[in-house]
Amino acid sequence: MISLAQQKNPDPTDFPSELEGLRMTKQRREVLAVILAERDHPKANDVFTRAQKRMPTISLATVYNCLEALVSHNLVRQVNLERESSRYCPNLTDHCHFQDEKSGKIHDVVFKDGVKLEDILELPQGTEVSHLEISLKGTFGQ
Amino acid sequence: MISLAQQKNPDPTDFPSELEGLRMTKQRREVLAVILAERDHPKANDVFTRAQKRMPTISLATVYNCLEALVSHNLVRQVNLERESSRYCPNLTDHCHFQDEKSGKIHDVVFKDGVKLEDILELPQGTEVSHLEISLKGTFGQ
DNA sequence: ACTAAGAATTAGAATAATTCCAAATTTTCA
DNA sequence: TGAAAATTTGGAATTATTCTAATTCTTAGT
Ligand SMILES: [Mn+2]
Ligand SMILES: [Mn+2]
Ligand SMILES: [Zn+2]
Ligand SMILES: [Zn+2]
Repeated sequence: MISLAQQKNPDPTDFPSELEGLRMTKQRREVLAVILAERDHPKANDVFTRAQKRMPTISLATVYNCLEALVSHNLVRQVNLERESSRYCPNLTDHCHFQDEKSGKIHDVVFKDGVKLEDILELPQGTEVSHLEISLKGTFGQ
Repeated sequence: MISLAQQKNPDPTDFPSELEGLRMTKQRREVLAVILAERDHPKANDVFTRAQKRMPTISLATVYNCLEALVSHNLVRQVNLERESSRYCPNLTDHCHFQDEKSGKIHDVVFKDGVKLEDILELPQGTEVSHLEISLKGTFGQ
């Protein structure tokens, strides 16, 4: 039995060669592995730096390409807060983002059970929501 | 009695020389007037173009300076959607933004009566929210 | 296996929104 | 009235991201 701590950094070779209809190239596999390895919200350049550790030849352009592919295939979430550069999130469950003003760090925040968008917003009938983003800023508890 | 339609474009000289502790210079007055003149969500460059009509000597740098001053004094709201350039909103009431995917246009959306943030999000106790942004994308009703 | 076609990667250049800078102008108020 | 402070201005700088065109890799059909 392997503890959670030990399997923090999954072996990229574990991913199948195709995921959600996306061809899993070496680089995409590595970028995805980098993002899944930690529960944080790195910027493209952070992903680049981390990916270079195991794959020194990868380029920043490729990291951007891979991120865009992974995001559009819903394997990674892209997170935009204010005017800052994009961040990437491994958490695919329904959640939103809280930025702690002290540390700049981003925390995942979940919705209370059973809350639905239609319950809180005055949307004209016929409206179809394809994308929703909620972000908060302030001082995070504890 | 003046109809709403007639007073759509307020005379900038109507604003007092100081507002919310912000010195109302000619340029700030003009930028604010431009934003209040229409209920849309123009980008900085749109504001610049409109301001130039009545004030041909104003510079883009000044428009950015004025916008930043007006936003930080809560006379105008800054709206950021995804990776697009910032937009500016004259509506100071509590609302969020819906971008219609067809037209790219942004619609104000209000919350249903009595909805409070604590009701919908699982925030650790002690959390202080200083800023909240909700944005949606999709096809807008009708 | 061989090969052509398509897809992905790469380095470096280009883009564009925004910020910075330093000089000129305007405003404040002692 | 005359500093001192604040604002405006044009232009340069910044920087995250996208684009380009050449190269490499992968796939599928033979
Ligand atoms: Mn924190
Ligand atoms: Mn619409
Ligand atoms: Zn997240
Ligand atoms: Zn608005």
